[in-house]
Amino acid sequence: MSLNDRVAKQLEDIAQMMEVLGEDSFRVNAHNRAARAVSGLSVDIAELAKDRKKLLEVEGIGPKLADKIIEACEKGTIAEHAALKDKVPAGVLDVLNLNGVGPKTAAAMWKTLGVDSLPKLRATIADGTLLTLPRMGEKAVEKIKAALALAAAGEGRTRLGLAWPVAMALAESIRAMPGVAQVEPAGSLRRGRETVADIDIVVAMKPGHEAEGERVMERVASAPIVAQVLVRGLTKTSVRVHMDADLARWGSEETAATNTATEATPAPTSTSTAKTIQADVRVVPLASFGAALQYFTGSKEHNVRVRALAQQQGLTLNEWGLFKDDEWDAFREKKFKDDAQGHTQMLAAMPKRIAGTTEEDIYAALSLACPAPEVREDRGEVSGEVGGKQVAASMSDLITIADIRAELHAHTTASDGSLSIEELAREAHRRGFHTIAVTDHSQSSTIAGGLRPDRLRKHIKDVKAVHDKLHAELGLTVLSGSEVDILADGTLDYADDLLAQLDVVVASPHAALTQDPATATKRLLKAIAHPLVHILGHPTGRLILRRPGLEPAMAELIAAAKEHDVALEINAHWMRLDLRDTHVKAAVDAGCDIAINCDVHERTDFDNLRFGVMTARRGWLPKASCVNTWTAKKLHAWLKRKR
DNA sequence: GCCGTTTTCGGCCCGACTGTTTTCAGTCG
Repeated sequence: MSLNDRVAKQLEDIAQMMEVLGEDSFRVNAHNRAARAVSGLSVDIAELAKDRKKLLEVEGIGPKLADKIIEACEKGTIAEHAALKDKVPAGVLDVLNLNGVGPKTAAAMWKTLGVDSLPKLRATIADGTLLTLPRMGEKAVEKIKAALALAAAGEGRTRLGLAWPVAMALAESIRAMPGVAQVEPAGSLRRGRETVADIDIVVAMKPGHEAEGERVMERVASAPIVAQVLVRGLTKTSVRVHMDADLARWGSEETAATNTATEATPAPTSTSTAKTIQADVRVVPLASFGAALQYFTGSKEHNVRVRALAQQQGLTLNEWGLFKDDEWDAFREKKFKDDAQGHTQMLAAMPKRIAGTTEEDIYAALSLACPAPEVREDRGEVSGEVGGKQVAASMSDLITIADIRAELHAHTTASDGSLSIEELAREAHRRGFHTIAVTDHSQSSTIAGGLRPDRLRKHIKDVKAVHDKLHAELGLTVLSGSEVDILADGTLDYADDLLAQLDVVVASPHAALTQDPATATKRLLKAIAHPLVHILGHPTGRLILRRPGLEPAMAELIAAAKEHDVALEINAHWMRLDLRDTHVKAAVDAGCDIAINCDVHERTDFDNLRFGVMTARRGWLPKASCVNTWTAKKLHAWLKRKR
């Protein structure tokens, strides 16, 4: 865990403990906001903490929190954090983190029943004492039991690339239902976060078909992929849906765990531990579609910011649209029956919207440019400023998938890929690329079938032959390269004379991924400074939700990459997304070039490009700073400069 | 605890759903 994450975690803990102790919710919120600010920072918090003034420039950090953060950086811990831990047992926070249990309930369990751990909570369920709490009935207990089961199965966040196809399939099936006008996945999935807690889907009904929305809710709840229905209302349905976790290539722990569970229980039940993900589906009238999409895309922090702006203009923004304050307030006074008929009357009585059909309309009505979903994290995209300074990247330059014209990191059957050189090249051409680099593994990656020097020499000739053929036939450039291992001491896995024969060198760490930060920094700096290296591949080697990878001093790597004209890779595989978004932001701010590569092993890996581009957009990467967007001429010249 | 083209004090986004209640507190996003 990086220092930024450790500091953020302490602030979050403080907030949670204060919450349980019933302290002022705005103070709690302030700590949570500061925690998010710290974890979303693209610079090292220790650097920032050296200058209190700089720290105070960060949105959401005031004098008191600045002191706590400085304390955390200097001493490793915050005294207040330790003091609160003496008051609130750690297990109470475990209980609080259960789905459906909030601060009030957790506090009541702890103070009246002595529940200070998950096992003790289970005991109070078993002996029935949990039922003696106020507002605690049979159903509430069932909900808590389900939450305990989920927590035990470790079903927390899901990798973006696993949730994506589930969201698309669900959206597609809803799109086919009668009366439906538009369907769009929202939430952190739409923002391209590397992991998501759930899938949000916004559905708009055609004008005149609003009443059919309830049928859509019914159909969603009874869809075959649904494992469990959590919530079923007129405008919102929450379900848990089955997920295919195909992690074969990654020696999956998930499929192993899931398989035993499904074998024991062939028909998934509501308590099945098979991998599922929560999906929240909302239905709104078409006139509210943009408002609902904006609302449920978030982030929460972004929405708070936008709403505050609306308020300043005497307007109310909610999932139904943008309204005049007084008109919305008058509408809220009216009461409607809590059934389908009442809901229809409610929709009809809604005041006139200033905007609501599209997101663009809403932002425009607030005199704002509509920010790309990926940047809606309240990091300056609304005000155009961060900490009083005008932000560097212009939103209109943000990279898109269509800008990508080259793939510079791909494997073939020569090492651990599944395509031949020609198959790989033709697929690249089919996807509209002008250049594909063949970069099989180097000799140290024995498990991946890394090429020994003699095999690499022959491979270079094979690649050249395919290039000659396809360049004549399609105008495609096929480059010979290598994903060469950066060994533990920072030396590369081939001798310089061999590397010099390659058109492209992607240098990546594959082993010794638990090195301490100082050693890792030295190692990677050495590779960056190597005169034959073009791209630093998946710089940290992390696997999302699997292993943390290296924690080098990213600011130093970025500065060195800029100096030596090395591009830092965003590995687009959803298991890696390495560089991560915050690192990309730091690299962009420093004017460093970025490569977005799919690390192709099989044909479908090209599809992962969307995740790499989303990560790039989260880091505000302008098109011009991504080497994969350059023309063939510019890209090839850039590569040749090191030959 | 933070923040300020109305404020250095007094705000702080806002609605849906559920379960346990007979009108609403708690939780979530």
